[in-house]
Amino acid sequence: MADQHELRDKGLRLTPQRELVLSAVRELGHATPEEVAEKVRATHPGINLSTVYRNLETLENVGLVQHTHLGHGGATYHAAEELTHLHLVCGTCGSVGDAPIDVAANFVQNLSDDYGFKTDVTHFAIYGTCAACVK
Amino acid sequence: MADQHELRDKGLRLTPQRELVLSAVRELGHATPEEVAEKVRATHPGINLSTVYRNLETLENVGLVQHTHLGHGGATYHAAEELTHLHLVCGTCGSVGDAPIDVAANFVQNLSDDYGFKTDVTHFAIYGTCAACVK
DNA sequence: CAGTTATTGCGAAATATTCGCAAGTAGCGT
DNA sequence: ACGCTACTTGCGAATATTTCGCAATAACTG
Repeated sequence: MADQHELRDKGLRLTPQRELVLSAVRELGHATPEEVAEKVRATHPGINLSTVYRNLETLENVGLVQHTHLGHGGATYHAAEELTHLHLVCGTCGSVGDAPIDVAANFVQNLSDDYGFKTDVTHFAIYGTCAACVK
Repeated sequence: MADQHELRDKGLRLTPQRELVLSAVRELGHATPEEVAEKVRATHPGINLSTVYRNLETLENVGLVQHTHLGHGGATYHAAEELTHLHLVCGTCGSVGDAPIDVAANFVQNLSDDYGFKTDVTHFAIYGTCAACVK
């Protein structure tokens, strides 16, 4: 497994739990810590919720996973490879749509030019009203 | 007080607590529920935290106040009149900068044209790295 | 194969937010 | 001005979410 490199290089270990959390995130696409735990428990009931939290954090430090704020409080996690789109959260129906990061290219450029601010558009969702709810 | 209209029209009351919460939000600019409570207590110690939460929610329903997600978990509240800028949150130093909503005009237009999505750029902060930390 | 030390499981602690309920009171009507 | 109705408040308890301490385990290293 190639992921071993990212971990071992920093003195971390690839435990079965860690592997399970990572593959759960990859399979789920978007997922809250709670959902990841549920997914993992489907095959390995013994895994503790704290372990899921700790592993998500660890995997994030290593760069294999990232989190995004889709709304309310909780964060949701993604496999790093999939973070190629931004999230359009509808405040009315709660749906989460995707859009390629290109649509924000101009915006990101503006912030960079005018404020020297380097934007990570995927970290926070874009809030608004989706096409279906606008009608 | 003009705010009475917004409230009374919906069968709500303008209680002293409500008034205090509203003016605290107006004075503070950005503020978490906890900060609002603290501010209010400076002059009126008896006010309960639940009351602050409930009033922020009520005032938001009425449209006098809005909340924004600046990061981690908690929401921060603003007086509705002040929501004329978006927030640039630096993931490195934690600072929160402002930028006029105009810089996002193009972006908002893209989302509207391509996805029919009506964006509220102020609801979520824009995450990234500020000029000072980029260096 | 043994030793070192990152990790896990678990329960408790820390936070953040919401809820139920009885008592209090704002605003309407007279 | 007075009384009524129902919105609000205070308060404590209930939830929800995330973090921590610690002893027991187990993943790598040599």
